[in-house]
Amino acid sequence: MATPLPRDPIADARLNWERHGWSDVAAPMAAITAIMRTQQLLLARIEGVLKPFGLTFARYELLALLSFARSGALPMNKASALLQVHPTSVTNAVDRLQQAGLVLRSPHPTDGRTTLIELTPEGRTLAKRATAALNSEVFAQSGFAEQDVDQLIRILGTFRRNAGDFSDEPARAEWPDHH
Amino acid sequence: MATPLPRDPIADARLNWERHGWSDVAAPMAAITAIMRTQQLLLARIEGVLKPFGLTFARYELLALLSFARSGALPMNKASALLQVHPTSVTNAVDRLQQAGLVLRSPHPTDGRTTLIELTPEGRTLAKRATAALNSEVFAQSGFAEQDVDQLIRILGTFRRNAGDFSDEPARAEWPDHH
DNA sequence: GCAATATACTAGGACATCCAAGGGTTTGGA
DNA sequence: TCCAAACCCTTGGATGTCCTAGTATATTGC
Repeated sequence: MATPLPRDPIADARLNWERHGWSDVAAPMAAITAIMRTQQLLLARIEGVLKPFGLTFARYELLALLSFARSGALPMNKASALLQVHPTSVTNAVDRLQQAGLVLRSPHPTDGRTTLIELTPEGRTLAKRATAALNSEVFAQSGFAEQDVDQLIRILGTFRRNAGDFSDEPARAEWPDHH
Repeated sequence: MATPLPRDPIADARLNWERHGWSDVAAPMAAITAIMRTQQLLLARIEGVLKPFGLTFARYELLALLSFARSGALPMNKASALLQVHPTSVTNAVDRLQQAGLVLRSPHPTDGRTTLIELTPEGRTLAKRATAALNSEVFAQSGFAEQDVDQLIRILGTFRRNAGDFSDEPARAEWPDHH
C-alpha cells in the first residue's frame, strides 16, 4: 500500500462534479465511487488472508458455499445462482479447486446435463480453517462501527433487492425448487 | 441478470454463520459480502452505459481524471496514485486509450523517467459525453435514498481513511475543529 | 564526481469476470 | 412419437487487476 494521499480523491471528485454544475448527482457519484474503492480494499485484505491457504476469494466462496450444503454437494448452476456469478466463473473455480483436490465433479443422478460439485474431506477441512482465519483477521476487525454495519446491511440490502438480486421480504424461510 | 433468487443469499450466509457459532462476526461478514456484491452490480450497470462509447470503467476513470486536470495532462504515477490502482493498470489503460486516439504520451519536460498522459480533443469530447450519460443513467438513478447516500459517504469515508487511503480530515467537519 | 539507492514505467504471468458459441441432454408441443 | 426449444456446462477470447522483474533516469551520500 502506498503512502496515504494528502486529500480524499473521492471528495475531490465530488467537488469537481459540483464545480461543473452536476451538483444534483455529485453525492450519488461519490457514494458509488466509494463503494468501488472500498470493495477493492476489502478484497485485497481478504485475499491476503487466504493466500497462505492457496485460496482466492472466488474459490473460498465456492468452498464455503459447499460446506454449508448438508450433502456437501451442489449442482454447478445452483452454485452460480447463489454466488451470483457467471457460470463460466464457476467452471473456472471448480477446475482449480479440483486440481487442488478440494472438490470433485460427479454426474447428477437424474439429469444428465447437470454436474455436481462435491467437497472432498480435504476441501472441508480447508474451508473450516480458512473461515476461521477470515473471521478473526477480517470480519472481527472489519473497520466498521457496529451501528454502521447495520446501516450497510440495510442500505445495500435494499439496493440489491431493487436491483433484482432476490425477491423475498426480510426474514422468512423457505427453500424453493427442489425439482 | 438472471431471475431473482427467492431468498437473499447474503442473509442466508449470515444465518449459516450464526448457526455455526460465529454470531460475533456474522454481521460484519454480511456487510462486507454485501459491499462486494453491490460493487459487482454497480460495475455492470456502469459498463453497460459506457459500452456504446467504446469505454470501460477503468478507461473512463482515467479520461475523467485527465479532463479535470487544468492542463489536461498528468504524469502516469500521479494518475496511478489518484485512481488508487497499480501502475501497471494505468499502463494498460493508457495503451488502449492511446490506440483509440483519446490520449497520448509525451515526455515530462524535466524528469526523464516520467511520462505525461495528455488528453486529445477527441478524448476530451468523449469524456464529456460519457460523463453526461453516466450522470443521467446511473448516478441520477442510483437506487439509494438521499439520506442513505450521505450515510454511505460517511461510513465508507471513515473506512477508507482508516485503511490508509488518505489522511485529511473530513471536508465538512461535524467534529470539533483544531486550527 | 561517482557509486548506491530510489523512482518511473513497462513486459510477462497468474487470476477472475464476462460474453459468444458449441455440443450434449431434457422437455414439451405438434 | 419426434423435433425444436430450453437448459447445462465448457472452450476460447477480451479486459482488468495485481505481482515480480527489468530497464532507464534521478537523487543522495561519501
